[in-house]
Amino acid sequence: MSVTTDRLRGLIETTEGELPPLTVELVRDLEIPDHMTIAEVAELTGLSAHTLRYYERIGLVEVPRDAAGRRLYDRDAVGRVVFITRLRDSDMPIAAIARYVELVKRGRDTEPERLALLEAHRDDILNRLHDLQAALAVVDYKITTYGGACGS
Amino acid sequence: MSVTTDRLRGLIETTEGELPPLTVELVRDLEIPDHMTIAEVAELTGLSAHTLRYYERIGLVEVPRDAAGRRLYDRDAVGRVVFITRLRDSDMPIAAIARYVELVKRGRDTEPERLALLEAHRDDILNRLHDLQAALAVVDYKITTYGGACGS
DNA sequence: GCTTGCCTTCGAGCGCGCTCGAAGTCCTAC
DNA sequence: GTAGGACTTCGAGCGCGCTCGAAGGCAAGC
Repeated sequence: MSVTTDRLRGLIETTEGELPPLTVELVRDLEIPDHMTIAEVAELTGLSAHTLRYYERIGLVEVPRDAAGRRLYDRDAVGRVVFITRLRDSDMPIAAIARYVELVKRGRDTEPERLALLEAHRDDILNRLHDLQAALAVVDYKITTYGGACGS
Repeated sequence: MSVTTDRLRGLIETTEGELPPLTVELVRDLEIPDHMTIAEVAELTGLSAHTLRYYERIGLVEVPRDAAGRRLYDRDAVGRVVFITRLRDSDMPIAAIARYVELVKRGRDTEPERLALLEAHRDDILNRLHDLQAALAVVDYKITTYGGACGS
């Protein structure tokens, strides 16, 4: 469970049981103020303020400003950041996320391509899960048979 | 399944069913010549010759040479490389692998620390699996409910 | 009015894990 | 004997994803 989820879990009234998939829809229902400063979003997501500015700089998210020019994340922006964090948690490259965001900007007729992007990423995650399980088996084997200095 | 496993699977006589944990012990039983050139090890593992030299350079593996100074990987060295590849497949940092290798070099009384290292890494893998499953749920949700441009 | 402190922009730097290129050596085939 | 190709060492460079520092702005509290 990622830092993001841990922090968000704390915001949910009922903490028992399994978390539903953490989606932007869910974020909207949380006890999140209408507007958050960059420090608050950093605290919420576990990202640094530096990273949040970086994400904006490279075009992953647009953030409204107050009169003084300071970032004031609305719910929409927070939702985007959380979603991006989720994709990053699963090692989706920033370039792919940027592409996805670009498609969203372009409008509804890019939905098939967005879907394809997500499906390709899902396949990546499944492969990664498979690899990790294989690696886990090796490490577990190594642990349980410890004493053999075999090949290491 | 990693490239390494795919290639090694090809070396195993019976390919049906699940692979046992890919260990150095298993490698020893494969149809692997006594000595392999760097090109052959690269082919076997899917690593580049550059990467194999790099691994040696940073001390992850020691490789015997022939009379002309060329690397001739014996089974032991191949086993080490495969094991390292496994750990890398699970995102174990090179620094941690180097530490492990260092402990092995120091002798048997470092076994408790080695074990601790492996167990810490196993925990990392489990956390990673958990995160990936959470991310997968989000992406799946996004895919199945596609149409909502929600927060992205 | 002045300090404190968080905010801003901008550009540079860093850590990781390779990846590559240059320049030279050695074996094989012709 | 010479051409080709795979090998050697060494050091530099790269792509990614941040991470940091400098220099300055603005608001609140004393």
